[in-house]
Amino acid sequence: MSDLLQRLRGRGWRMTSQRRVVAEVLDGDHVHLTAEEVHLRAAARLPEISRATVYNTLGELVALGEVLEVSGVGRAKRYDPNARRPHQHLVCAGCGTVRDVHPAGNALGDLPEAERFGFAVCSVEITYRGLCPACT
Amino acid sequence: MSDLLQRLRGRGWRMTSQRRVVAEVLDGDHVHLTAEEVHLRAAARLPEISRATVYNTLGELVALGEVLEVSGVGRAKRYDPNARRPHQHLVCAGCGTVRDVHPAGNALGDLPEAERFGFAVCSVEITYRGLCPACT
DNA sequence: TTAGTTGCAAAGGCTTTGCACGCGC
DNA sequence: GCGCGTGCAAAGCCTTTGCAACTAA
Repeated sequence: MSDLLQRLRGRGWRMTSQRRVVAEVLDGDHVHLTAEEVHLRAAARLPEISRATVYNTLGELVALGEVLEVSGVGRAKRYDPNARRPHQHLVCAGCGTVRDVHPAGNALGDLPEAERFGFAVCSVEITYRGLCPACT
Repeated sequence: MSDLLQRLRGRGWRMTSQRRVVAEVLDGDHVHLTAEEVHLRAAARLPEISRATVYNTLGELVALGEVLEVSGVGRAKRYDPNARRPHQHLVCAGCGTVRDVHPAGNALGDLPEAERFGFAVCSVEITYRGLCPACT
């Protein structure tokens, strides 16, 4: 079964068929779907599910920290269920494909104190852009 | 005068009063305006300027590589004229303020070959998120 | 039972488009 | 004068919202 689903249950998340389907659709690696794509796939299993519910559910998953929002790839936001293992994104400028990459040593989060301007920094996002093998 | 304007002229960019005003509004450091903000400020100098022209002009500046698009801060894209000096962004999760930060040594762009999956990587974006002094 | 969730439809924000007019070169 | 740039208004896409009906716990 879905790891994501397990964790959500454990957190006392109120479970409905709609939420289950959304969580199932998002489960897996290298998944970076738009809200519309999630709705499409969810509707394949549960035809009555509405866009509004998909948006609500995605918003909650993001708020719970179980799913990451990815912007900067096309117009629509993408949703990345791989929130447990820190990773970065490799984005193809041609077709918009997104791949997760896992840095070896990530001394990356280290923005020197002198460059923080009093900010309390709590996360770092890194996006590599280029062309994938198919688009080269 | 504006450095940006100088460069655009040098590139044979067809100059109109609208384009000049947009370029002037964008000139400077730590500027990260939305299209709407650019339009507002441009209209202060040139009241007839239309949103469509602002969008067209911003799109061209981005295509020319003179201005960077910044997504991931609120809904609307932001436009960053500081495209000449490589830099990263420090974003406040509270108020949406964006600051440019200039890394000391940026071995950052080095995604190991083994993690490239055949992509021809050509740029890296780094965003630090946290709370600014006023929002802490 | 009851508070939280859903679906619908409409509104909203941001951006793009089509086309006639205008202006830089 | 030619061809690109502009303005307008409308459409488009993505997302949010209000509210009545519904359902998991």
